[in-house]
Parts: sequence; structure tokens; C-alpha cells
Amino acid sequence: MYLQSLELASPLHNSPSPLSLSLSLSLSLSLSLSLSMGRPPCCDKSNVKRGIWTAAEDAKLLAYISKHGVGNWTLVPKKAGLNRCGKSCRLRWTNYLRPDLIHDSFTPQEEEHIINLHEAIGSRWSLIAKLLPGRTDNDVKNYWNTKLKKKLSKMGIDPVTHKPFSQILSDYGNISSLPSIDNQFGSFFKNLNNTFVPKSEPSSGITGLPLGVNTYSNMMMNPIGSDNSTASTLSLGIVAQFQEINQDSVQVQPHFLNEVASSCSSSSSPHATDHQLSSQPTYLCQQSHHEAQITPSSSFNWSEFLLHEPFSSADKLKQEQDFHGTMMSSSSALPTLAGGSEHNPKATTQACDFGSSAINIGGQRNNNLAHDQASSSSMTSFVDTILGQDSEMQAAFPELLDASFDY
DNA sequence: AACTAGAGCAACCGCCAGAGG
DNA sequence: ACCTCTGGCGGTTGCTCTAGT
Repeated sequence: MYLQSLELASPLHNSPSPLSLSLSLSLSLSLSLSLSMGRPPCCDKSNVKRGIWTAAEDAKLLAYISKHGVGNWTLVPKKAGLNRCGKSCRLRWTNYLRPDLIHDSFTPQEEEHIINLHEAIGSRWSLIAKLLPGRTDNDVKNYWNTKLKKKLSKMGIDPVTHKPFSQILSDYGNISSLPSIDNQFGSFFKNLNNTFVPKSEPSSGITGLPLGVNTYSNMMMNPIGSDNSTASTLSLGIVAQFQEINQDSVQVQPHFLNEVASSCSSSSSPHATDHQLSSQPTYLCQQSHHEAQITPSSSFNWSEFLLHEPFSSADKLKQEQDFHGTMMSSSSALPTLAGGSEHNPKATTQACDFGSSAINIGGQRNNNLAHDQASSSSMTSFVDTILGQDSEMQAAFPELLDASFDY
């Protein structure tokens, strides 16, 4: 069927030169191969318009959807009189034409939400977008990739782990026998090539940034003396709300953000996922949703081993003040987030067990405090743990561990 | 004015999960 | 249990615009 429509529509048919014949043949062969070997394409890609949408196409799609609503997207282009792939129509509607979308630039508050949520749940753009009314996952993703990632890097924060580069360096220095740095440190070394802000001048990376980023940078860089309970409440609330969204997303209609927004902004539900919370906790990884869930090790907790960023006392004082102030604003800006864990002590417990750096903003800071007293013993046990695992891996995969890493 | 590099963003691609047969 | 199909998602690409030289 696909082959037929391709041949009928192909411009090659109008001029059967030897070249076009061979092209047509190879095209047919590859197409029939793909038909026999895998799933057929959702539409005849060679026969649909691609690229930028015109105003006329937008008008057609809008007119059709406003009249009939969205149903089967593969039928929409046909019924709307569009020469487009159904998937393309869906994307155009979802990312651009939907009436509830905001096309303005992101506000500092939204920026802060994105950063906090990214730390909490990683690059789950659709989930993050559900917490930002009027924004699409594509918007958020683009904004993160083009702006926020660079901003964080310039501030000396690894956008993948949300840890200060210096901390990652310290960690790496203490566990230099680790075989694979790629998995552990994400984009750190990539980012380090482009930007590095000396930690002796923390203000240089912060000046001029919007409030949200200041807040975040202070949270990241000054755990000392900060209001741990507030920070903890915020981060735990994010996790709780994320869990709530995860559950709600099953029920809501995907294309109507108003419904999504209202379901997301509802107070933390008492039914919030007793079964979820009591089930085995999982670590959320940023690399890919395909490998996003990792069974946690019971032997150690990453956050127990985090180092804090050393600053001069004057910097500390200023950042402490900033942190107090901005955390308050964060809490007010995220009312449902902050309230999430209050009604759910289980959530608190579990979130604290989330050792991944991606999860626990406040918990990490608590641990940083404790780390002042217990850093050496913690780091020792951490190194022991890693070395133990290293030895196991060396025994299992000796050929993979021969490569050395020079920096 | 012409060229170039980088930023921003819309759109596409390929994979996956889930529904339905 | 298996297969097909659709919708959803995250990652990537490529076009356009703008600032710098």
C-alpha cells in the first residue's frame, strides 16, 4: 500500500530516465525491505509536506479541530484537507496552535521552577511542562537546552547533576580509580571545556541573572547555615508533586492543559500513592527515560558523601541571607510543591532515601552540614564501597578496565 | 556591505508504552 | 500471548535571525 502510493505520487514517474528508474528501484527496494523487516511508517513521508507550517495550513488545522476536536491524528490531515503527516499535525497543535499556550518568553519564576524540577526529576520535559501552565514540553526543553544549561554551566554548576563543578572534581579526585567517568559525571567534563567560573569569585557568575537563578545558585553553593527545613520541604514537595502528577497523568486528557494544570495544582492528595510510596524507591537518572529507573543499592547513599562548596566568610554571609530570602520566595511561588510532604511523612522518609543527586535539594544540604563533621569517615566508606564495586567489575570485565584516563 | 558564528526555535525522528484486536 | 497501531516522549536537526567582525 505504501509502495503503491509512493509510486503513484512520485515525481520520478513523470520522467522515467535511467537515473530516476534506478532511484525508484532502490527506493522501492528499501521501502519493501522496511515493510517486511519493521513497522511501516505512520504515513507516506515522501508524499506529505514537511517543514514550516504556513498560515493557511494553521488555519485549516485550527478550523478542523475547533469544529471536530482532536481524535485520531492519522485521520486529521485527511479530514482537514492537509497534506501533512498526522504526527506533524499533532505536534503543530500541541506545540503551537493550542489556544491555552503562552508564547511569551519565560519568566524568572518559571525559570526557577524548571531548574528545581529538573534537579528533582531530570529531563522529564512533559512532566515539567505540566507544572508550567501554558508551556509545552518542547518549549521547556528548548529553553533548557539553549539558556538554562549554559547559565548553570557559567555559574559553575553541572546542569546534569546540579552539583558544583568543584564538588564533582573533589569527588572525582577522591575516587580516581573509578573506571568510567561518563556515567558518573554526566556533562561535567564537556561543560568544563567551555566554561569554568573560579569559585573565588562566586558573584561574577551570578550578577545579572534573574532571581530564580540566583536562588538556585545560592541553594547550590551555600548549604552552610541555610534553612534546611524550608529547603527540604521544597524539594520533598517537588518529589511529592511529581509522584502526584505521575499518577494524575494517567487520568487526564493529554491535549487540554487546563485540565492538567488544575489537576496538578490541586493540593497533595491524601490517597497520594500510599502504594507508590511504600513500594521500592527508584533513582531517577537524567540520561534517558529508557534507563531511568535503577534499583537502589542499600549499601550506601550518594547524598551522604557530598561535599560543600568552600567560600569566604563574607560570601557565606551574603549567600546565607540570599538563600533565606529566596527560599521563602520559592516556597510562596510553589505553594503546592511546598505543601506536598507536610501531609505525608512517608514521602519525607522516602525522599530522604533518594540518594541520587537529582532528587533531594534540601536533603543534600542537610547532609552537607553533617558532612562537615563526618566527611572523612563518610568519604572513606564511600571510597571503600566504590573500590569494592570496582574490584568486582575488574574481576568481571578486566578488558574494559584497562583504559586509563588522563586529564 | 558581506560574511560568519552562535542563538533560538520549530519541526522531525525514532523509540517506547499501552490499548485493542 | 502475540501483533498492530496510535499517541507520547526525549533527543536531535536544520532553518532563520542576529550580533560581531
